[in-house]
Amino acid sequence: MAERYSIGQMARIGNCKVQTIRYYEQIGLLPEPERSAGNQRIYNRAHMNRLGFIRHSRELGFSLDRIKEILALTDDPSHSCETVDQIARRHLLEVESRIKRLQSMRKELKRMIDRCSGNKVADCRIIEALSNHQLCLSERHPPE
Amino acid sequence: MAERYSIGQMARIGNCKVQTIRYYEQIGLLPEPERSAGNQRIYNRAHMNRLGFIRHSRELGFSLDRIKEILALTDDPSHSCETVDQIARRHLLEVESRIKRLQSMRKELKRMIDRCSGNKVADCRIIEALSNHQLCLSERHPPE
DNA sequence: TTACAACCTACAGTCGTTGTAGCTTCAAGA
DNA sequence: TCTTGAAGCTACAACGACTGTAGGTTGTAA
Ligand SMILES: [Zn+2]
Ligand SMILES: [Zn+2]
Ligand SMILES: [Zn+2]
Ligand SMILES: [Zn+2]
Repeated sequence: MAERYSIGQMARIGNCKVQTIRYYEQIGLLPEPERSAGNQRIYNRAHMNRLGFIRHSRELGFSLDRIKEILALTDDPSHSCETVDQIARRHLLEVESRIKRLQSMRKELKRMIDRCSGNKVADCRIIEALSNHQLCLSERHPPE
Repeated sequence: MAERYSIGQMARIGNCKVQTIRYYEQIGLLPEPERSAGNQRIYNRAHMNRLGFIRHSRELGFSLDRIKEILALTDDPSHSCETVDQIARRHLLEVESRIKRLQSMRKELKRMIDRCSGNKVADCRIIEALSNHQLCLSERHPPE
């Protein structure tokens, strides 16, 4: 006898909201499950596993599109995993670039905050620093 | 004679799109400028400076709401800068927490990628790791 | 005058959810 | 069996910070 899960149980185990699961179905990331006589979704273990994969990948920062790609690639287990690995490596590079950007932001923010003496707005070093990038250490702040 | 800037010049200097400036006006972040006889926006130095402040603050990661708050506080130069400093310190904490999250993601991603031997999908360590959080080093991946 | 870049408004789309309104269905206790 | 309340259903709007598009108007320089 197959395991059956309600959408609420799926949400609890997948650590997400019920709406999120319905959204995944809507965009074709989760297949449409069977329905009860009263039109309620009934999931099985395969759905459960797929949701687990999606949620864990999201926690590691992959976009839903990338996840969709990876899931499509896993359809043929005998296929080379080269593309999957490429996606993961590209994602790692993106994560590292975001870290660099945030570290540079942190440096500037710390400097601003340290210089402020907590006096009047007119003398605030934070406001001054926000007004004028010349006062920054970094040459410029790269976009995203 | 006052300096006059077209919206295109503002965008070039502010390093953003023309639409972004119209959007800032729409949400009340930039005041409505004067218009030419043909209804085109005409900015002055004050607008220019305000846009510079906004864009630099955005580059340092502040949300538009926080920027709006800070700009409101600078209206009275004799007022204490305590609130501004608090906003900046809170923002620094957020940046640091995002860095931690990304560093943990980087660690797991590196591990996954290193373990993959580049063979078939069935044996791919990346797919395996994405399927099963048990294989992660971190106990769990905290949300945003 | 003509050509073209730059401007105008209004609105839709992005990403990944989350919230709401107004229903219906399910499960457990009385 | 009836009742209650939690959980489910659809459909749609909102979030943040833009970005893109359509279809028209204005400004400017050759
Ligand atoms: Zn200060
Ligand atoms: Zn700067
Ligand atoms: Zn692999
Ligand atoms: Zn994990």
